[in-house]
Amino acid sequence: MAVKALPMVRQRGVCCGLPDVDANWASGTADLMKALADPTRLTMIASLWKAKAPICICDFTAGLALSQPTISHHMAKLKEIGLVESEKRGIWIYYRLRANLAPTTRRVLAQLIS
Amino acid sequence: MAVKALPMVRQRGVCCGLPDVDANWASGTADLMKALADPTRLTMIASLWKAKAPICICDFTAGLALSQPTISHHMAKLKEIGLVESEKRGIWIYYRLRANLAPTTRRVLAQLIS
DNA sequence: CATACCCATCGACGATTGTGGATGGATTCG
DNA sequence: CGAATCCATCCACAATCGTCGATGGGTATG
Repeated sequence: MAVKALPMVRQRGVCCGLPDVDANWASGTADLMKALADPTRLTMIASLWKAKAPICICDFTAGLALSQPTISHHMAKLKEIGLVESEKRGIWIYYRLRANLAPTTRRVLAQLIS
Repeated sequence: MAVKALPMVRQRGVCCGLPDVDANWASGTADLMKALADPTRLTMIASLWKAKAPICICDFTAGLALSQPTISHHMAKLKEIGLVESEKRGIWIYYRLRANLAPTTRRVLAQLIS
């Protein structure tokens, strides 16, 4: 992790180039970060990760101090991004982490949660 | 990664408990995710990561299609979270990834960027 | 059928965010 | 000193976000 030295001399008004960073990567990764940029959604993801079992909305509504529409709204966002998937079972709708998450996404979650 | 089965029977009006998720962890991690939840800031972080060298604001202003106040504003946010640090060198202010990032943060960035 | 429960959606509200113009301090060059 | 460059800060504005009450569809129970 050696860091290069600062340039010794530099001309005013002349700027250097930046390393290539793919715009699509930035956009897509930002979308993933946005999905995780909320304590409630992070708690949901961590719960699903740790439980290793599907959890229904009513359990989140009971466990988190938020209204049912808010819980539903957050979960919809996680589903829209593709982090979770749902299965209806009678009256209840169970959510779980998506089975085939992108490997990068899975590793990021592993780093964040454990 | 075996997933537990769904509960066979379930009483209406009775909800189950959730795995323990630390509220401080959720809050802090959400702050980190918020800092990364923007394509411009992600591009900055990736540039600093790949360059392995300090980069000054003027280079970002020249490379990214945004105004100088906006660039400065994004960088201030990254600095406030503790992802980057700065060093003044004459007229220029160089930014680099913070030397002692939290190991978890460093691993998350490694997963995201490479 | 009537009731109770689970859940998604809609509409509205205040709060936060991304963006850029204007300004001013700091520093260097001529 | 005067001009030019680099940068942070302030202010304003549109857009997005988190939250909740109200509503309605779907499903099981009595």
